Amino acid sequence: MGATLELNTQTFDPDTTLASGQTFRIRKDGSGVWSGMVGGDHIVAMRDGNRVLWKAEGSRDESYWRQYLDLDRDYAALLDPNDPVLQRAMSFAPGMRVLRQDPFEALIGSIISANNNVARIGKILDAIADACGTRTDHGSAFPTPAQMARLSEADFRSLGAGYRATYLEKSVARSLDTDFNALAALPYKTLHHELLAFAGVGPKVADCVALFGFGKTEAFPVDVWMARAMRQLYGLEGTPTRIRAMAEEMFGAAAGIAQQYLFHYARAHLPRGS
DNA sequence: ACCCAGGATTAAG
DNA sequence: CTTAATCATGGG
Repeated sequence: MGATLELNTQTFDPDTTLASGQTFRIRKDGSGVWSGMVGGDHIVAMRDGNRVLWKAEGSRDESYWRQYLDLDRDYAALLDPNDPVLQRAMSFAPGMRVLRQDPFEALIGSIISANNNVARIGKILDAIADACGTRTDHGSAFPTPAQMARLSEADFRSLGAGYRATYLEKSVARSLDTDFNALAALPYKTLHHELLAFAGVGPKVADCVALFGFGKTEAFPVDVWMARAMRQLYGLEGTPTRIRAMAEEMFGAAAGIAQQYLFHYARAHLPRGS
C-alpha cells in the first residue's frame, strides 16, 4: 500500500523528532535524508527548506502514519503558555513530535535502552531484526513476538545485547502470552503497573513504553537527563520517583509531551557533569 | 586505563 | 522504603 505525506517543519521536523531518542532504527545519511524500518515498512523522510516529505512503503496507510507522527494533536494547546521554561524548550524544537510506535517494538527497544547509548541501541535492534525478522527489499522488518521467541538468551548476547539478553528472553516469552490490545485499553497507572512485570522494565522504561508505545501522554520517563533538567531548569530536588510525582502535578495529562521537549532541550544546553 | 550511555535487579541496611 | 554493587559493550 504505502503512503506519502507532504508536511512542513512546523508540523513535523524530522531532524529533531528522529534524533531525540524515541526511536532507534531510523538514521540520517550523508545527504541529510532519514531512512529506516518502522515495523515492516520502510520509510524515508526528506526536508527541503521548510517542506518535509514522509514516504512509506509497506502495509501501513496514511491514517496509520498520521497517528505514528501524532499529527492530529496540538501541543501548544496542551502545555502551559505561562511556563517560561517549557515555552523556551518548545520554541527550541518546533515541529518535534512524540511518536506513537508499536507497543512490542517500543518494549524491546526500551529494554535495550537501559544504561546504553543511542547508536548501540539501534545497532542491537538491527541485529535482532536481521536475525529473526522478515526480510524486505530495504531491510529487515522488526520481528513479531513469535519470531523473536526463536532466539535464545545466548543469541541475544551474541547480537550485542550484553546482560540485557536475559531480560529480552523473559520479556519475549511473556509477550507471547500478552494481549497488547487489552493493555492499550488500560488507564495509564494500571498500564504502568502491568509493564513493570516484564523483565528489564523498571519505572523509567515502563514510562517510555507507556508513552512511545501506547500513547499515554501522562507518562513522564525520568532518566539522568530529565533529573538534570528538572533540577537545573525548575530547581527541583529528590529522587527520580519524587521528580516524576512532581512532574505529574505540574504538567498533568500532557506530562509526556513536556518531557520530550525538556529532554531534548536539556541534552542540547545542559552540561553532562551536573 | 577510565568514564559514560534515555537503568534494572538484587541484596542488604 | 531507601541505598550500593553489579551488570556487557563500544566509543570518547
